[in-house]
Amino acid sequence: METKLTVREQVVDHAITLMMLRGYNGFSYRDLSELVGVKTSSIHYYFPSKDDLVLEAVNQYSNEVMHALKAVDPALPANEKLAMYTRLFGKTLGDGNQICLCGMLAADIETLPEAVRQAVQAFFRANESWLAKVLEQGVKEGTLVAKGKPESAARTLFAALQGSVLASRLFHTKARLEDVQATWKAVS
Amino acid sequence: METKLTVREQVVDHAITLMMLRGYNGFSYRDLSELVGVKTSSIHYYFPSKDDLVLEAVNQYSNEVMHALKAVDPALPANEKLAMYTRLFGKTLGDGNQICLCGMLAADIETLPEAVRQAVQAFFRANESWLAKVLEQGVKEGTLVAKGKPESAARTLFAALQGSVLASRLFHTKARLEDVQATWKAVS
DNA sequence: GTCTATATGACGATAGAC
DNA sequence: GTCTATCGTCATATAGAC
Repeated sequence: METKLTVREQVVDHAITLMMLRGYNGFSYRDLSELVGVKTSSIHYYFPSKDDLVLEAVNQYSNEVMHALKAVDPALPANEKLAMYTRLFGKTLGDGNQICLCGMLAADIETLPEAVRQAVQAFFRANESWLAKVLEQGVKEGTLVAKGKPESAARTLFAALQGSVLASRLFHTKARLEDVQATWKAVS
Repeated sequence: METKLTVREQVVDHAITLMMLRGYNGFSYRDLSELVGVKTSSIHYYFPSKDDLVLEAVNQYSNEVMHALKAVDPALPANEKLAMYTRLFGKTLGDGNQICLCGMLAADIETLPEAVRQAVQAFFRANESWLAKVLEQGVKEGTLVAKGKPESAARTLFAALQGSVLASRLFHTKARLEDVQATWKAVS
């Protein structure tokens, strides 16, 4: 029961994919035009400027990730939650050489408008907050280890995951993501 | 006793600065032309293609960082070595909003030639190897904590530092770099 | 080595017909 | 909504005079 995607939806989807691969300054309306099968002027009808497009892209991406996080069973032990999160994080690495959209936009942030910075910051905070709760649970259970405040440890963990997808793609291996996961896992 | 820089040296220096700020696809020969005060055709005389320029930029940047690492006193305790490294890592954050050149190029890697990937990989490996030795020393001394193999922990630490400069710039604060440092520091 | 001049194409964006 | 046509600008890059 696949629903046909509108042109607008296709544009946003491909924009997300392309930016996760090449960054904001590495794709063009022409790229989207060829992928979707409409002229660039039609894309400008939906998104007058590239800034409008990237803002909608990051909002949709954020919603998708938040939805995936809410779908994680709260009854799971924390180490399994972290394993799921790590898999989610590296999901697009193997097939498309893509990294997290908001990690990529954080690299391009100095060439982007303030509204995008706000949206990317919100994504970071939401993920760090989710990870902080997982770490807190894990410490109580004894399935994870985290020094200091969970919020501080979660920021470090999130940064390590962002850095690791970058390195994973650079070296063509997913092993580096698992290194990170192991660092916060309690020794059994 | 300041030596006058040649045009070639100025071009490479400014290319490094600009890429650390906006990435490979976010600066142009025109930008360099205005900064150095020569025409773009003169820059093409030294670097026929942009790929030639970025390759020399990453090599020079790597040499500078390697030189700074060799200048670290081997007699220092490991936690102080890590503190120095963290400072070195975030040095360009405050004034210029710049992140590590090789972290930035890792984000842009899918738009860059293979030779650049090799050079960036070499930079990653060299830094991870240096950090692995520091962690090893720190564990022996009891000044740092690291689970598992030092090489694996060093990869995680390096990724966390790369991710943290990204986040530090995004949020306009250096606190996130210190979060990372604290994570590997032994509780006193 | 540095310049003027130019080739060639990509880019984001808009006007207006249908 | 989608198109054709186009504008103005910027990009990388080269040829050839000085």
